[in-house]
Amino acid sequence: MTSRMDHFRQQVYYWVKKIPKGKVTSYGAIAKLAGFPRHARHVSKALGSAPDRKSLPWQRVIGADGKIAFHPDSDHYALQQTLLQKEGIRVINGKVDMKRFSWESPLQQSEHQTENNMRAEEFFR
DNA sequence: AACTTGACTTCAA
DNA sequence: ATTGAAGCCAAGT
Repeated sequence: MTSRMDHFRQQVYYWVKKIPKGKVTSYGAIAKLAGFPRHARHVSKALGSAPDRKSLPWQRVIGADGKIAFHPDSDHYALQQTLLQKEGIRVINGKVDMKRFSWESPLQQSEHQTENNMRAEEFFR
């Protein structure tokens, strides 16, 4: 009876695969896209237990603050950093400049859209 | 059933 | 810019 979380995991994999090479996003953003807004912590679990790590760009998911979430002295940390750098993402002290490398997900785009609509409405008032 | 554990996030010092 | 506390929630003990 874990079909709920199974679905969650499918959604996570689906969206993580949509992150373009050279861009990153956060655990929280993926959780939201997956339809489970408060499950940021579970995104990491899903990635860690993914059946096909090969086809999953897990390295493009980092903390909302732009930092690699693994412990800095771990092998995972080192691997993620090199994988990111290998696709052109600059990592300074374990941190990525989100201003520059964060993926504009469809969700955020639509948020901008409504924001613009608000502006237009105000303009024509 | 109670308590702990994270590849998290947000907010307030 | 850092740090820490509080909130989060399924899984594992």
